[in-house]
Amino acid sequence: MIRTHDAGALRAEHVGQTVTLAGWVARRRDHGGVAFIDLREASGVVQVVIRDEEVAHHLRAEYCLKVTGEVSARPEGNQNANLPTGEIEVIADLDGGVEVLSASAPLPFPIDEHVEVGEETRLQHRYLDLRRSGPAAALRLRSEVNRAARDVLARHAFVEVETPTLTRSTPEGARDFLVPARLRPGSWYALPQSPQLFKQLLMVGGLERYYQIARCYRDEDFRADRQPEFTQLDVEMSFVEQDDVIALSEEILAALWKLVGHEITGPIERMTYADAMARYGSDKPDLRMREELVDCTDYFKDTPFRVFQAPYVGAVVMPGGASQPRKQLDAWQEWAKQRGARGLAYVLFQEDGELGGPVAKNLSDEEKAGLAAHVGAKPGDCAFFAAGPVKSSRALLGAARLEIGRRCGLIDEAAWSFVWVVDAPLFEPADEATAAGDVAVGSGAWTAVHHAFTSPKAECLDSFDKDPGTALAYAYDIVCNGNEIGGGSIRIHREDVQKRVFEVMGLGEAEAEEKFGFLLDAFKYGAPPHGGIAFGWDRICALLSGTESIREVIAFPKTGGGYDPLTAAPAPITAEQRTEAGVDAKPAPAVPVAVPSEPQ
RNA sequence: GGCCCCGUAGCGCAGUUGGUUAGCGCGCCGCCCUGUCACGGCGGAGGCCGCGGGUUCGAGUCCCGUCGGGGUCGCCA
Repeated sequence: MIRTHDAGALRAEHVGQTVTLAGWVARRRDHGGVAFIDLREASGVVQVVIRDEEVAHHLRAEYCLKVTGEVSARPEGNQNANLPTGEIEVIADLDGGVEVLSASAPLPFPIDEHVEVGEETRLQHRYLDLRRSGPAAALRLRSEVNRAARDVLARHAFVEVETPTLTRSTPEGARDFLVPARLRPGSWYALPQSPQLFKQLLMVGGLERYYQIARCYRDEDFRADRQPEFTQLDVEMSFVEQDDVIALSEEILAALWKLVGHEITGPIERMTYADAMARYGSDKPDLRMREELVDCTDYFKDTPFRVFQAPYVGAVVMPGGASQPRKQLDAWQEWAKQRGARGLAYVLFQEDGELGGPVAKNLSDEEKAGLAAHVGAKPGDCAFFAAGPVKSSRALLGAARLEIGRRCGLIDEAAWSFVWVVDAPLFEPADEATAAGDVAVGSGAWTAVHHAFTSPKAECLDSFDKDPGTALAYAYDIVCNGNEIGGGSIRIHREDVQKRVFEVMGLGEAEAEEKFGFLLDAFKYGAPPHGGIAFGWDRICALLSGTESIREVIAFPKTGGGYDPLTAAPAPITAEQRTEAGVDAKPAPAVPVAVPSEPQ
């Protein structure tokens, strides 16, 4: 090593020792005869004193230096309590104590905790951004997170297996990234959306306990919490039931949150999917606020108000909302319209007991009399109402609930709230999915909510194909502060059950064979009961490091258009590359179509 | 794909009802400074106001288009 000591580790006990350090000029304070350099490296910062003006004068920010000198106690009164190394300083040797290992051009942006820099600039020079303490800490935390998870999994005899990234499309919902296959012109690999099928094959292969910190690829439009390539901690276990997967997951989560000093105590609360939707209007409820939606469908079943003569009427209360100015109430209407709703009805519960707002005069006297008690509003509160189809109305109220939480400060930002959402429906009506833009697998009236290999719950085994709408699955999502940070299921391992599920989805034998025949084949040979879970690793790391965006916990993230500002990828290819890759070639007739034309 | 916000010096930003010479802080360059720690002082350089069109006597400012970035809904487990 070029250095003998870590700069950030030097303390008073090192006084008198001669040390050699290597690092970067974080800051310089040149006083003419004496100059101070803050030397920064991975372990921290230490002050170097240079008494040779000739040497100090030409040093600039981010020069990479080797410094040899003696650790010295700082003169009385000159200690810096803000630095761990603030008791001491290193006096650079006069003859050659400072060696410039590498000079630095002027920086595109200051490497300074105190200066905000735009994200695009940071990403373009991410290697400089990573010298800053925040980004550096985020990547180091991520490394700790990986280690902590591996420790837990190793204790339970899990096997870390790498699965292919050049593969066939998996039957999940998103668009695939495609890679031309030079040796089969006109045929294409797909990058995996997840290792789902491979991990199930590994169960058939008798691995029993598999995990992988797996890169996944989905070619979808971006959001703040999405990247075209992202990471999952992918886990699969044989001979287990739902509770086994949940127990292991909780052990992993406890180990992760311990890294940031939070103890996850006891079993994590569970809530059924139906409950989550009814009470919070979301399949990933943020339980940092306990305010719930109120079902008013029965309450208004004889209402004279036409708008409330709907399959569902629900409400959510905004504490103190009655005093909102008209302008703000109008803003709520705009907010609702942005979400595709017609508007958001509201009733103001005035301090004098009167009901205000345009809806109130449409209600009957009895309805008005009991309304505050029914929705749980106090004088001075406001209640928002949504009426219409159950699903969309609840979603609107659920979003309103969170917005209320934010505006009224009802969410404890320091809290960690975990909940399992269990008993998800096995199927959803295909027209609901297609109406929402989904391409359904198969031509049936029903489509799988999780994926086609998710097992129905035991009590639904007989009935799920007779009444698909009420069938529940062994599927579970783990939710933290309103973020879905993981989800999984117990899989189907019985051929007959699988066949019936496909039938519900309108997936014929030939079609199933074509889409995932290799998996069905594997299941013919004594497939063990199995199940697993996948954790959204980027989101978990972002939560743990306290950042809003998963970009902060990815070493070299992409921007909104899937563009990497650092390497300028993606980039055009040459005509030669194009020809060689066979991008425009027609697949030979003998070769089967490699990409299913209709992923779920 | 829809809607909203942003684009002015290397970085972060200001720029009035449209008005002639586009500012501020940091950084950068030069000089000075022996105890600073986000050191300090003096001086200096640095701008196609994202790009294209239009309105106007005159556009950083108003209009249209376009590109890039961010957010949100759609989409996506």
